[in-house]
Amino acid sequence: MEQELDERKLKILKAIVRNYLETGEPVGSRTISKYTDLNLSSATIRNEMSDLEEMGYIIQPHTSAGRIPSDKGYRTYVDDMMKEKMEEMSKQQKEISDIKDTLLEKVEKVEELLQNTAKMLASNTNYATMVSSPRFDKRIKFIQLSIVDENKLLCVVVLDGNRIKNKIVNLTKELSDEDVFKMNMLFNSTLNGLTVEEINLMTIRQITGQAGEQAEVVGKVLELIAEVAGDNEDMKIYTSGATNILKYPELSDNNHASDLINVLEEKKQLTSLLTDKEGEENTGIQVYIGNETPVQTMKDCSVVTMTYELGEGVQGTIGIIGPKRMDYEKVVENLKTVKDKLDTAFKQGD
Amino acid sequence: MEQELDERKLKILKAIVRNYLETGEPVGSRTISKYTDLNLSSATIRNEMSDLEEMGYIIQPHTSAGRIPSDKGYRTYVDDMMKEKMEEMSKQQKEISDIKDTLLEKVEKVEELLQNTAKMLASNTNYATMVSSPRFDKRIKFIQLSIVDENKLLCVVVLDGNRIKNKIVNLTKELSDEDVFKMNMLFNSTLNGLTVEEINLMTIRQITGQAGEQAEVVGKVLELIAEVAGDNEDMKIYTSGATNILKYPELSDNNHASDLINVLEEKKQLTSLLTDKEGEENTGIQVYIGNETPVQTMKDCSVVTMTYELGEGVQGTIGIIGPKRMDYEKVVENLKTVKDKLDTAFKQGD
DNA sequence: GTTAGCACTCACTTAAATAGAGTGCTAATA
DNA sequence: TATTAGCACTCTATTTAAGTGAGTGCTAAC
Repeated sequence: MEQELDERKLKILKAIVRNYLETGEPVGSRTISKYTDLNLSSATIRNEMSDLEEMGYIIQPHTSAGRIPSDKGYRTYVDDMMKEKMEEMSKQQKEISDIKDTLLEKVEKVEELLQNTAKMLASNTNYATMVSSPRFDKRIKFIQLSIVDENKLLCVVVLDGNRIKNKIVNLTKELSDEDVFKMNMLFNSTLNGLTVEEINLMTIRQITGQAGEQAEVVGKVLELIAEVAGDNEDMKIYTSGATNILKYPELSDNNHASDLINVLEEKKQLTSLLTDKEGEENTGIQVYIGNETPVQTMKDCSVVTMTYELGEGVQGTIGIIGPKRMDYEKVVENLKTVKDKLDTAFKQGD
Repeated sequence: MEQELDERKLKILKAIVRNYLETGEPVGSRTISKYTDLNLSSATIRNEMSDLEEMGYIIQPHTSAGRIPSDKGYRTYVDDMMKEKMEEMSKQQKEISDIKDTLLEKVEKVEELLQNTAKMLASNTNYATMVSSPRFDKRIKFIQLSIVDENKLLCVVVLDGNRIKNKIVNLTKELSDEDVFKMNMLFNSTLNGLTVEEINLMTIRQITGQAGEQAEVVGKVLELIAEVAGDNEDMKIYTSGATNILKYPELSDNNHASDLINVLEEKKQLTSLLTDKEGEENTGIQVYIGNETPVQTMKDCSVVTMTYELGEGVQGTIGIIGPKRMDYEKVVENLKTVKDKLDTAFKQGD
């Protein structure tokens, strides 16, 4: 028996997967015999299925049941499908999916946009979805200090992309208006245009040196900036449709479902899924099947993620979590459309 | 038959409720006969139960099953319990519950604090929990305008409690540094100390008049302020333990559970629960039983909320969502402890 | 007013019977 | 040699029936 899948075996495998995706039930030889255009009897199919099982592509849950795809089986199916999708794409054959157009209604706030995206995607696919806010790089555009109360200093840092961070700092001694003015000049001339990472010891010494008596302020301000740098919570994660998980019996056995929903509610663990994997393929699509996912709780799920981009390399991620028998084709299609919408939405909002 | 509950009936009712809280099963006459210290035979209890049912305090799910409390039954139980609690409280009998002390570990960020609170409360009670961030009133403390780019104006509003709102505004024409300085003076002298609601037409006319050519800027800034005012999203809601709902069979029948978890995931609808009800009782505790809740999805749940306070009337709300047969006593106890912790945490953090 | 006793109801459990889908193997066929 | 028909066998799921037990309502006695 050859190790490689011949064409007929592949065809049968695909038929099995596709059928299982639909029904969620183990699929038997007779079904396949009718399902495909191969015109083979169930007996022949049985022989082939026996081979496929031995090769690890399909699994028999128990004697005298049909077969279901193994992770390996899903994987080949997905890979094969992706190949087709790529070809399709290159033909620019952009089929417009009937995604509802709620997305583009005027949403000023990014948060709301992303939340809506997650929601829409969930209701469209019937899986759980997650969307991460875009990760910007942290280049300082502008710094503004000003006095609020006698010894409270408002300190605002504007980053590229007009994201604003601020904090109120308590001082031990009062600053004159003139002092503040000078400090503003100092910080802006030294730090503007730098990314947070680029501020090194040299820069710090330079500033502290020029600040003279106001070294205290420098310290506090730099602290704020450090805070900005460490602010990974910058990346917010929005989820929706967590309960869709309950719709799939294979995931909804009591504890399993709660665990999954908890992970979605807590969001922290999702970071590993949404974090840059620099998707090997240029589509930016990443498919984790079963154990492939970095989140242990999801070992019986599949996760499909796709990154969306905002011009200058700034990017975020959209993801879908469902049973292994998720409708990969539909999911990828949906993700693509959403990606497009997000891309344009952000371009317009800019 | 008198309409009022005599002492014996009340005692029996309480026994029924308490037993049902524990077991979740309809409770029969024999159980009560042994459970109470009344020394009555099951037959007598049966008679009393029959009365209680007719009076609407308990319900028989089907012939030949025990009784379960009706909403009315729960209500009297809770009211009675609260009365006792109040007396207890007045005796300063502060029993320290064994709530884990995770709460007070150093959390700088309020968000994280609240998130942790929700989580801890959920794991302690086994119900779903929600915590709203405190609602401050919106008194303007300080306004700061400054130029970022040629025609982009950074506009920062500092509110009481040092909360900071900001936005970047696009201008059609350039402003000189001097212009900005003047505008700053103008806004601060006019608006500082006012609450957002107090800015009326008079104030606006006054500013616009003095601004002269810079009327455009005034408009934009006032817009930001209006945004601050309308910013109800200021109130963030944190939930945890949504899946605890699945632990109670009476809530976990398929659609029911999903609907509930969805409401918790979406958070919007929770506002009505967490919004100021000016808790009639001075404890700030509010108990919604079954249909009493404003959220229709929760008609088979009970919701207990409690407001916590930060000195100057600024307050937020903690809430617990569970089955009607929730352990009200434990819940109230937990809420009280958490409230205390939050109160002190905020006081320290100030 | 309270209680003992008894017939009756109804959900739930258990066990057995049945149906049905699917396999593996063998022998026949093209 | 590859394919197919046929059949015995396996295992799950569904149905059916019987049995169990908790609990009630009512009546008559205390």
